[in-house]
Amino acid sequence: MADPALADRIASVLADVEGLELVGKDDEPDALVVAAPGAVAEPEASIALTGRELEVLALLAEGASNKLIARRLGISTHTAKYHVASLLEKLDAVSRTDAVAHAARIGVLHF
Amino acid sequence: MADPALADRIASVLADVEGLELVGKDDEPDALVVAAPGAVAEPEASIALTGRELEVLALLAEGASNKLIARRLGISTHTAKYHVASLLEKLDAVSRTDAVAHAARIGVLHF
DNA sequence: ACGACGCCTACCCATGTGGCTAGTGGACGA
DNA sequence: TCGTCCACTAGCCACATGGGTAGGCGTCGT
Repeated sequence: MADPALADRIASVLADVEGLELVGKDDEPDALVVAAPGAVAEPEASIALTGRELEVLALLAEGASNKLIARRLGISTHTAKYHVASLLEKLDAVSRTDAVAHAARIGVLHF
Repeated sequence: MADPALADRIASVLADVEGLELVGKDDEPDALVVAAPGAVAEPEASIALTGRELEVLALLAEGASNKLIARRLGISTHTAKYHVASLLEKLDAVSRTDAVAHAARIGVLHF
C-alpha cells in the first residue's frame, strides 16, 4: 500500500509540471505511468536519492529557487537548502545547475 | 496518445521514491499520473542562439560559474553575465538552472 | 551614412547561493 | 537501548547571481 501522504506530496509537486495532468481514480486517463520491468531508464551509477531529494531535484529541474522549493514543499528555506546541499554532495555537483545537468546525464532526471 | 518517453521519465524519477509503488495497468492504483495530450515538448526551431551563446550554454551545462565562463572564454565576468542574461531571455528561463533544463527539453542541449 | 546586430565592458544593488556549524525528533534495525 | 538515517530547523557569512542601466566597437546590409 503506497503512503498516501507521499502520494499527495508527489501529486502536488507534479501538479504544475507542463505536460502532466493529475486525474482521480474514476477518470479515464490518456496514459498510465506503469512499471515496465527493464524498460525504465536506470541510473548509471548507484546513487541513492531519497524521496524528498527527488522532489527537490524535480523542482530544481524547473529552475526553482530555494525559496520557491520551500514554498512548494511546505518546508523552511533552511530545509530546502539542506536538501539541495545533499543533492550536490550525492551527485558530486558544484552547483544546482551542475546537479541538474549531471542528474540528466546519469539518467536520474529526464527531459 | 501520451509520449512513452515522458512516461518512462516520470516512472524512472518516481521508481525509487520510498512509499510510492508503480503498478501495472490491471492493478488498482491509489492515484494516477497522466500526460496531457499534445503537451510533449518538441524542439523549437524558433529559438536562435548565437555562437557565443551556445558556448556559454555548454559551459552552463557543466555547472560553470560566470567567473569560470569568463576564464574559459577569455572574456570579462561582465561579458559572461551579459551572455547568460541573453540566454535567460531567449530561453524564457528564470535562472541559469532553468535555462539549462529548458534547453535540454527543447533539444538545444543534449546530455 | 546609418541602423541593426553581435560582442564586449562597466557599475549598482537587491537577492540568492552554498559552505559551515549546530541542533531536534521520528523511524527502524540490531 | 542504541546507532543510523532521514527530515527538519536555524544562523552566519563570503561570494555569486540577475536585473537594470549605460556605453563602445566591428561587421554587414540598406
